[in-house]
Amino acid sequence: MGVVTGDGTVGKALSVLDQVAGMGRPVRMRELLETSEFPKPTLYRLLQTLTNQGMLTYDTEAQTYAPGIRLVRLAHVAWSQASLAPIARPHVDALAANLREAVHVAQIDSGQVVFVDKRQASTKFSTLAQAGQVAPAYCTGVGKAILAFLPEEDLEQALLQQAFHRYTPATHTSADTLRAELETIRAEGIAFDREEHAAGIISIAAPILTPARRVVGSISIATATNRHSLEGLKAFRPALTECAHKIGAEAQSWQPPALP
Amino acid sequence: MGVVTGDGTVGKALSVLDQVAGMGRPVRMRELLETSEFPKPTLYRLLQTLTNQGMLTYDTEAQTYAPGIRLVRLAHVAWSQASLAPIARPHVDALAANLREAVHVAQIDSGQVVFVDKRQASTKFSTLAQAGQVAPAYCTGVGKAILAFLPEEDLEQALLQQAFHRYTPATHTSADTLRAELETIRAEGIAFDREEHAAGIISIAAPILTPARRVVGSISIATATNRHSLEGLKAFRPALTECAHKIGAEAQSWQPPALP
DNA sequence: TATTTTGTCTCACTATATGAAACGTCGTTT
DNA sequence: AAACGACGTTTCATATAGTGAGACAAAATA
Repeated sequence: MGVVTGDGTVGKALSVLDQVAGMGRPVRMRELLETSEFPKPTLYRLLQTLTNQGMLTYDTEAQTYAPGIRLVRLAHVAWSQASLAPIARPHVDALAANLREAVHVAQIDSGQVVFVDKRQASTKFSTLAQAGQVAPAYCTGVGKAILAFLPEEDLEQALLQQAFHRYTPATHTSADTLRAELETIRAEGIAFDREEHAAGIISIAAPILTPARRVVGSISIATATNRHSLEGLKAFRPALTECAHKIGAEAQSWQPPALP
Repeated sequence: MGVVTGDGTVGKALSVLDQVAGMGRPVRMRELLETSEFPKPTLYRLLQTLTNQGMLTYDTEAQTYAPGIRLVRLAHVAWSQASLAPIARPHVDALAANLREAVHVAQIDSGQVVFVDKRQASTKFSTLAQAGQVAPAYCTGVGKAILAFLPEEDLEQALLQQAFHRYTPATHTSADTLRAELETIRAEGIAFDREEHAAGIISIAAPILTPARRVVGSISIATATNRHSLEGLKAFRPALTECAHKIGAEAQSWQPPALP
């Protein structure tokens, strides 16, 4: 698949790393070969390199590759620096305190929503098992809230390489219907997930905008349909947008990859 | 610095990534240049590549680089697969339940201890802010417990590139004194941190060994000197070793980088 | 034992990274 | 205002590292 930016060797290695991580379980080289864009010896060497570097671990017995601990180490720094989580934390605390619903903070990474903070009603702490989880952008409240406020060309870029999978009857299955909804979201400043990703789960989400109106993430309140209706969720809107606004005011301004 | 394995471009890029992450804060190129083994244009291009790949984020305003969210995404998978954490979790739960002290589970990555699970007495959950944290191996209980059971050549490799920093009066400051203590640890099967990393903090640590007696990590109980003496800690030894043993029995067998 | 599947190695070839030096830009000093 | 210096960025001839068809080895399967 032709990446537009077309970076060199490092890009190839990282795409393999992504592929391994994407499998969600230890994999053998053979399995990767089927999906991979690389011929056998190249893939073999890339895997070897990544293993030598500690980005992957290799189980000699099962002959499988899996993401390595070095990533965990790096991620700790990433999470505490590059993510919104530390900035958002106090505000999310305040929001969640008055609430019995789940609160999610997300950022976007190549078409996928990455949750950087997740509060369940029952838990006061975000756990690593939860932070870092991903979901598709096009069928979640947090995802759509971000997409709607992305600059034109970034959005097109994201939509272009988006495969639409139908999770529920309500899931968007084409860029066109999604684009139409994003229009509405942009106008209203608020996004809803109407059981589009999982049946019975709805959410209300607000974008996190910097003072310069760059979208850096989003925050949502999610609940189950047997607890609240969509109309009921709307009651949370003022608190949610206020919280998003406060976070945005503090957020640094990030720049996506600068293309020449 | 001449890495023995001497991997190619990817290795260089990752060493830069490490360097940025190691700074613990957003950094400008200039700062990296001082420490870096690379000349200016090379460093510049590596940073650019990593940024394009989303492994780093670039703040245009401050002109600083910091680890990117993509790492958080990858790390979630790494943590839930490659680390001991999921295996250790139930056993750590059981151990921590009868205890009012902190329990740590760690693995080793290039001379540094990476905590993959950390329970404070007050908290029942390990948070991402904690998992992924690192500490030097040579002056922590968990670190020494791992080092002591490392195969000869791996240990030598680790010691070779270890810089000894004196954190407290009790810190080892040479490979020789450390080696001597590791001998004792290997014989006794248990390690102690005698305020070597932080004044007032002591710990007892046991290695986590697979049935094939490969060390895959370690587990410790840490406390403050005003709560327990070192002698007092020794009372926890049976529970600790039993827990380590149970985890080891379930642990997969990992293979460190295979050098030809 | 023959056969297939999967992983590893070789080597001529090619794409990619390299870094000295030059350049632009911005902020500071004379 | 002109000169200076500190950084970031670009150039380009050269050196290095990655590539992949195919051969080979090892292990699983027939």
